[in-house]
Amino acid sequence: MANYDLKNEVNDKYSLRGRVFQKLREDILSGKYREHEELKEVAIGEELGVSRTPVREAFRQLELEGLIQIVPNRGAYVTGITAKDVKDIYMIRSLLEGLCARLATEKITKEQLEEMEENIYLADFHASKGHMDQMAELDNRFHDILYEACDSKMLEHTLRDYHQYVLRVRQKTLSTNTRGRASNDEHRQIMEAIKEKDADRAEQLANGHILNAYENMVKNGLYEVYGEEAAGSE
Amino acid sequence: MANYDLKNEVNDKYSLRGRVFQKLREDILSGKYREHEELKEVAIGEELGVSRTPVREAFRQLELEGLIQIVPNRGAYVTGITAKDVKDIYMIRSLLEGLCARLATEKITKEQLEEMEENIYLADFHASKGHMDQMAELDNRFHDILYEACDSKMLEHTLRDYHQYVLRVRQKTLSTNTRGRASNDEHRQIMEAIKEKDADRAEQLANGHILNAYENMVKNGLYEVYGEEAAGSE
DNA sequence: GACGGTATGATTGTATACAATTATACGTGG
DNA sequence: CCACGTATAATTGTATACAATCATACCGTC
Repeated sequence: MANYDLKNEVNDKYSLRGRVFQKLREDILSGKYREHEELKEVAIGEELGVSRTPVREAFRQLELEGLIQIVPNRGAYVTGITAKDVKDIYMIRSLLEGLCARLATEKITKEQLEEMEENIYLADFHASKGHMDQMAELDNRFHDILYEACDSKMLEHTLRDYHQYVLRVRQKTLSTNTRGRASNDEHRQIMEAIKEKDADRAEQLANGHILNAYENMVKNGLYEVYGEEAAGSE
Repeated sequence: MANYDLKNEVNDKYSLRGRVFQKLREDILSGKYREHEELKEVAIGEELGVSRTPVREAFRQLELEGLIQIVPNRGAYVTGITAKDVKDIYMIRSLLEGLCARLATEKITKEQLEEMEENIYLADFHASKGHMDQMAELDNRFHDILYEACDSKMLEHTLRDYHQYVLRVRQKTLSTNTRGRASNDEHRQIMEAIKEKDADRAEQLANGHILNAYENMVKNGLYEVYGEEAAGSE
């Protein structure tokens, strides 16, 4: 079930294993290493100027993140992610983000609520300017706030896992402008439901928000997981 | 999000790392290593007659399973699991087992359905005899069948993760006789809903089944996570 | 020419040596 | 007596050497 100490992600920056891990993670998510490609310990070690040991340990972590698959005595391969996997993830996330929103309604702090409002406000601005990169970042951050606000480290961790998993699908061109706006409107509705302490509505909205994101992805035919078109904004 | 190649669990038996992993896993789940206890690489290596390397890699896998927590340059500690964690897990599982049952209604094979029926039939027998160990095993197996039947490797993996996580809570004395019978009755109802292709009912029943298991745990005051009383049948 | 076995190279698995970091204990100065 | 700094021991992090395993290519036999 993976690493439940989220603070390690920071600490890891200062170890070789951590740096290797982050580099490989980025390269896989960005599509540099393609699906089913084999990762060789020595090659990567040389490329990064480290020995095999930290590379091997980074491999275990990447396996932990679901990004690679290690076959004993054979090697490490970039994990394949099928269209069905993506669909299943969105189904699962839909339920869990709903639960998350419901819990957040009770537990959210004033600061978190304020950051949410700010996030939505900023996203409106960037949407009008067509700043897609910022929109994507704000979108990620909105969900992060929600995950933190539910005050459940188990749920938070699971959602983060799935969220990062689907980042592979919506790599670079992270959203169309129309979906970006619609998505932010949905964020606003969720935020307002939470603000009004209407847990049921928050749950239902968050639920639908994820399903809409998926619908949008499918509608735009963005099924080519590693293709350039892979996209979809939440 | 962890290791998505379930077959590795088998292969791992034949590597030192795999053996170390399984041994430590068992020792943690059985309570030999207690909460927040520090695991030292050399000590465990000596105890099992292996060097630090496979121990270190096993540690990464245990971290992956959520059983230990590795603090850089400090050490590995057995993960603490609070009463709230347990509650959250049951909440999450309730939703996901519901989804699982819903999907299984469509996807279940004849063989899987037959094994389910057999499972329930056998559990009735063992309940009448007071065979608690067999009841617990059949209970685990019932849920395993359900996980397989949903035909979603993402959902199956997540549910297995959570399921194994809570095994720590209901270690040895796995159920009271009364809950065992009630639990098996719920299994039967779920099975029948699936058999009749009533997805909504199956979802709702599976949902309630997990919540009941949790309620029962709480009612019996089985909150002492590592105490001898820790129990609860699903 | 096709099949099978063996040899060779490449790659991962493990052990160990060394470096870096952290915790502890002790001593010194205030 | 407390605070602080330094030295030392313990522990983890990394590099490298060696062993085991797997893939490939070559050669011989049928």
